[in-house]
Amino acid sequence: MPELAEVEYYRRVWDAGLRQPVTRVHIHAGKRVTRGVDALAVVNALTGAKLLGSEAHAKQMLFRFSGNAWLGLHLGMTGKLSVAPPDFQPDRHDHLVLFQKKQALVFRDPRMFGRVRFHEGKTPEWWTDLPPAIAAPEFTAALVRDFLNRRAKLTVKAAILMQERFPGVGNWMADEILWQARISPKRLCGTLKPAEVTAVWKRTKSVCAEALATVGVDFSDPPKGWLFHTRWSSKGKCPRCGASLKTAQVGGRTTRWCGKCQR
DNA sequence: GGAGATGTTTCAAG
DNA sequence: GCTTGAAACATCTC
Repeated sequence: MPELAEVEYYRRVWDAGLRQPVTRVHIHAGKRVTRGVDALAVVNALTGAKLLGSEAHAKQMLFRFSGNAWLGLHLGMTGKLSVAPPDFQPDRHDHLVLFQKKQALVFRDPRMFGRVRFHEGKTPEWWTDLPPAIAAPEFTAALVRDFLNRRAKLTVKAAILMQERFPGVGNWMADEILWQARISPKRLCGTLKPAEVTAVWKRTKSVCAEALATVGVDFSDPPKGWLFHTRWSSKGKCPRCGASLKTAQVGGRTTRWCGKCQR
């Protein structure tokens, strides 16, 4: 379920390997997840290198190794990071495994919508070029307003799924933001009143912050009363008014919302 | 067996 | 050149 908060959680899972050298690298070359990656270069650079630190930004992760080696991971739809015993036997979905003395760091992604990146030298461009994080002061109301204004004929749901402006927001968070803001996901951005645009901005920030504080820390559930708890069930009800949730494809994704309190 | 899945990328049309 | 929507990607689960 990798959206911003889950990504942050998975990043920390690999902290188990901090400050320890990699003794062996297992990588699947020639797969969709490793496209554009020189597998031999990864093996050569990371074997013997120490994991020095990591960061998460939106749905992306960056792992820094000694020798100026950088590993980027995106979890796609079904990616996961885990820690396994040092004698772990990777199967066909375990596309990258970093073996260390005490454990193995495993990146698994059956559906392969995720991505492995690799770079040697200074901080890679694909990391420094990312848009401002939602938690950053640069993610301003004006930025959101201008973005939505320029997409007058796009549904607001589709707009807040766009990573170039709402980095890290995925399908369930988008539904949560709109439900909390009481705005129908089908509304076109051009019809939003200034107060509604502000609500989108505010709720984006708060939903991200609270998800990071719960899911992001220990995979615990987000706060009580959120749409999150009912949106997965086909019989789900609105936590606010009790009406049955509506379901439709909006912005190309399954969307659930309350037809009564979201206008 | 079929449909759908918490995500991008690409392509074509407007 | 920009915006928008749909298809494609690969595999598993319900």
